[in-house]
Amino acid sequence: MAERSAWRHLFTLLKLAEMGAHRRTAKISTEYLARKLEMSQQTASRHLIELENQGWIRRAITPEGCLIKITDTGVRELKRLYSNLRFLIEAAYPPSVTLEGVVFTGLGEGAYYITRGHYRKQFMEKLGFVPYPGTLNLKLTTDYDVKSYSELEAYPAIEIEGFKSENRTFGSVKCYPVIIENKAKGALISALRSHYDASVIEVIAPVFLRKHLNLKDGHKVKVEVLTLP
Amino acid sequence: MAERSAWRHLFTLLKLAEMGAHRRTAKISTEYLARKLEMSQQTASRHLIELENQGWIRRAITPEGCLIKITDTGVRELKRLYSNLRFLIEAAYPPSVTLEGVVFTGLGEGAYYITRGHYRKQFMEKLGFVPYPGTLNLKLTTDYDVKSYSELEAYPAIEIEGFKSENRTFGSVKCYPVIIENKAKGALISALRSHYDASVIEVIAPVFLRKHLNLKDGHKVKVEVLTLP
DNA sequence: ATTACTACTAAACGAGTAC
DNA sequence: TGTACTCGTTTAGTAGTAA
Repeated sequence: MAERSAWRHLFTLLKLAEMGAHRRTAKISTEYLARKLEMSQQTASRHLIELENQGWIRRAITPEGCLIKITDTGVRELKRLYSNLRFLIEAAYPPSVTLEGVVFTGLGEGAYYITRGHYRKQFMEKLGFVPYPGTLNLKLTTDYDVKSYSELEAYPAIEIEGFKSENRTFGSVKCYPVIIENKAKGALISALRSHYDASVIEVIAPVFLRKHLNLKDGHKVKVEVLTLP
Repeated sequence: MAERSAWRHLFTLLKLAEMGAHRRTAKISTEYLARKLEMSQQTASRHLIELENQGWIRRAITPEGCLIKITDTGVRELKRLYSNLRFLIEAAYPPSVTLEGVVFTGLGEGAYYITRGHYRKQFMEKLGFVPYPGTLNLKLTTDYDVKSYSELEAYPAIEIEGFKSENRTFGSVKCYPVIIENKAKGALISALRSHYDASVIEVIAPVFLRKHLNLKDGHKVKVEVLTLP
């Protein structure tokens, strides 16, 4: 989609396809096309010229109209639009949800939990990294973010199984892969403890995020949560 | 799709949907939208206003950006586009093929064939009408039309079964529903005899087409052949 | 009948800027 | 930071018409 007018042309292309020009050479006069697109004959003519220059159609002009065939490139454009739409309409979940929160210092409990052996092993297996021994705490700033976060609950997550030690029980944990500040990969861990505050999220990563991204308390951080296919 | 700019807005709507605004309220600033659409912040702002007036989105403006939700009407627009595209891309056959030919007077054999009882009965059952006892002969005018006609062979058709009388065998016939001159319904009958000329088609209808459409030898006639789903 | 050029009009866009 | 106004510029669209 190089030029701005490309979008307009895509619709003209769509109409041509509706006339069958994507599978066989179709005889379509500029006047006929113009009526179908509710535009003038001159504009239709110009669009065809531009579509041809763009390489989306091939054309032969006869005294009875144009013989038009959409090229493979043109068909590819239509298919791209189609798969975009299919993804949107058929998909049960959005591809990602972006949350924004403010960095704060917690009680350091997160570090204790995520360094337990059974958790660590599963992080490696299921997330592909061993987390830095500490979590980045973020306080969600707006109701919008809190609401987005709560909607995440309904989406499929990576399950980290719980286990029992001599003294106590460690519950199961839900993880979502995330991208922090468009730079670092990591994961959001949910329900580590029983939701003591629905407006707080904890993020783990293979690196020390505070240092890696130069974060200090009070900084705003964007976290893009990737939902699973 | 009332106004001309509706196409452009549909594209903007698609981008909003890609940001998840079709399933939940999404926080999207005009500046962010502008970057994604490769347009200016001002234009993005204007588009959102127009989209709202069009009833395709609902919007709440906050100091941190707009909270945008695509309305049911907006989603319907996207779905309409989607099903148009799906039909084009997934469908094995085009919805219709238009043929153009010149009226001529044949030998009157067609009338004999289509009035045979076994044929007549099946026409009624499978086409929904008893044909006027005569066929309209059309000589296809261009190579393009002949080629289009030959491609029809590959498409699914209504099969009229053959039969045997005391004297001879009547072969099976393929029919395609057609619309003649955008006015009258009928059917194209193919292979009634063994293709003595691939540039001639025969059309039947419940009415006497020559009279009904005031056709005379030499007149050009457009026939829209409907392919089956 | 066609297509498509030129000259003009209407609409969309974006810079600057107010809020 | 945000949104969105005005206004000059650019682009898309049309009428008339030649080929």
